[in-house]
Amino acid sequence: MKIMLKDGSFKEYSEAKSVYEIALDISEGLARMACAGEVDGKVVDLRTVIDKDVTLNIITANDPAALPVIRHTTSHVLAEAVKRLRPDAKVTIGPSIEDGFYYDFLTDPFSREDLDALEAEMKKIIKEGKEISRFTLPREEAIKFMEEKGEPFKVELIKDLPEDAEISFYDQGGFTDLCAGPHLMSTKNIKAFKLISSSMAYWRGKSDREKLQRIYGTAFNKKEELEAHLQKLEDAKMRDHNKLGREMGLFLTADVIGQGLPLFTPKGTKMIMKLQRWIEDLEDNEWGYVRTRTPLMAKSDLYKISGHWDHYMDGMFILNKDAEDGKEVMALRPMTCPFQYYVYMNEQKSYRDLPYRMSETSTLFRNEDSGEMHGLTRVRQFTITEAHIVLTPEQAEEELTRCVDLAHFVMKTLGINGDVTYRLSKWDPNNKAKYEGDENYWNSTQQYLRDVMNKNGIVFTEEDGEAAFYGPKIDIQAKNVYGKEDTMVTIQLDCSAAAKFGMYYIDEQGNKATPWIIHRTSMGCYERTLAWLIEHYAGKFPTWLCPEQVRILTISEKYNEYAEKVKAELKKAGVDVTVDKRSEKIGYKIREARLAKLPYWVIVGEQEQAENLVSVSSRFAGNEGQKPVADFVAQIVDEIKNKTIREEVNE
RNA sequence: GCUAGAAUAGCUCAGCCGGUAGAGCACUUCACUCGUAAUGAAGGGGUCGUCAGUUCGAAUCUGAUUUCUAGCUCCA
Repeated sequence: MKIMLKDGSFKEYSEAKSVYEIALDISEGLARMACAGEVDGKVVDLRTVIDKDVTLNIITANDPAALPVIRHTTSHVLAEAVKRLRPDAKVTIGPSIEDGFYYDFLTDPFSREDLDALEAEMKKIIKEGKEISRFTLPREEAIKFMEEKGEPFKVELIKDLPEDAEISFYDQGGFTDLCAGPHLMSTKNIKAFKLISSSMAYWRGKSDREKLQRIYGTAFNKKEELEAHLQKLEDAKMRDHNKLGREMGLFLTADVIGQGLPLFTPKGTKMIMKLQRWIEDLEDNEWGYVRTRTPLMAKSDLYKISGHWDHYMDGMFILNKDAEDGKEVMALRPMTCPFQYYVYMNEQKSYRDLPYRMSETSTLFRNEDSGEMHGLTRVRQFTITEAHIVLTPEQAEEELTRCVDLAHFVMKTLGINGDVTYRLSKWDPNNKAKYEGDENYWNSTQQYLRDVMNKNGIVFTEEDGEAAFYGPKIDIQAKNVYGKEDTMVTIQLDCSAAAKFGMYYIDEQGNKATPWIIHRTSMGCYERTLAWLIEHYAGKFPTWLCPEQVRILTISEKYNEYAEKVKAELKKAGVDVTVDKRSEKIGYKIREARLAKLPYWVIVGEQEQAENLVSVSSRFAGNEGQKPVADFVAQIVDEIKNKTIREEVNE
């Protein structure tokens, strides 16, 4: 057989050889560094035997592709350490994940001290340099093997494997685990690892199954890479909107007000209002939307028609639920859809009126479980710019494209379009009760959205069980500083609601026809968007979004009057400006202006006052020198108007 | 909702084998009126998240509760 190597050279062997043996044949050093093989583009275990012509790449420890192998092997070392220190613990699964690995055990909770002890034990196991070997067993023997070891979760895993699956085990000198691999050849090849945290996790992710203890860890090729990664985690914490947003005085929470109910300060409110005014004007003036203003609550009857009463009762705040005096049962709205439908139905529509685009800056209420709330990203009351577009089926493709375009434009303007991924959120065919409509409805609407994204060249993933109960969604997702994903913008196709509510339009033949509806956001949730902006910019917002765009620093109190004059000029031009009149040293005032992450600060003193100048400094360019006041006003107004995103200067 | 951890001054934190609280920064006042990262001095500020219990006595021990954090579950 003939093996083509990465550099284009060939190796020929008469008999079958494992990847490791081939690596050894090339050079001993390579074999020492080898972590896995890549056979015809597929990552495989070093023990994989090759018996035909292939292209082979030996993945060494320096290759990022080796990380999952290293991490997975580290998780096995962790499992052995846990079994040594807690023989009664039951093992489950321990995959490598982005940035690390985890392993779930059925045992008592781990404290930080337990994790430290486990780390020490793992170091011992690594030092022991145990050879890792692989073997397979027939199904029945594999089950018996794990039953004898007293590992019920492994038995369950084997039983759930397809009948024809190869059942492989990896043994590291006494500790044996059911595993598909791939793995390193020896535990001693683990050079740098760290146990990060522990927490509870449900077996197979189901809240009615066993409660397991999960340990998260990470591993790298080199100590330096591990250190760098841990440093990155620390740095990410500095950007955390929940900390930074509070420190910057943008929002707060109060125990007595409740969970998931943030209060915005004047600064935070200013930022949200800038976003809101911008998006409302944009939609109304350039994208053909009309604006509605509808109630924040409604009788339960409305939600019974919409389906929320059946599908979403637990998520709603219900008023007068157990009222005995005959008061109507009401609910705070969890969405705006049916309210806008009634606005649509107020006047009979012709096909000429469609697409009919109704938008509303809409406050919604959702009764999240107590453990779900987080900063500004998961809250119980939030505001979105929500629209419902009523249209004919023929118009849907173009209109969906427009919705994607608008969302894209919004994110580009905010400077965060590079942070997002697109997702087609589908129903769960195994849990049909959660959704309305039959298989045919879901397959056709999902295909419709798929086609629209493909035609527009959008790269997207598909996810089952993420759809709304009435239809599939295009979700635009973003990750927070901890890597957790949230939906920023959603565009949903709904071909069933109109009929439920009796919505229609008069078509070209003069007959009543049932429209389709697009549910979509452009700004998504303001709270979440603000959180995202805080983390993306680490608080250094583009000038147009800053609640304080310019601060005037006076050299001494003698120049307060002139400072007020400059302030008035800026205010008149619509700039958010303040004056620091305190009798502090100028260096101290500058330091504070920097700490506040201000885009601009200007210094006024004797010379400036005499010649009508300001000394301009900015986050972006450092000291910009003296400028006539009028020039500075023009500069900043231009920047705000064009929503310019300037590069930061490195200090 | 689940598991674990946490809550002390505006912020960051110390105190904790039980004897009713401390630091730095911030704030106020006075002096200084200053040119691109911290002027000096003095002062004010906390029923130690809340409610119970144990105790002669609780920030410290116990229980409950609220809020926060991580992860799980959930996210129409």
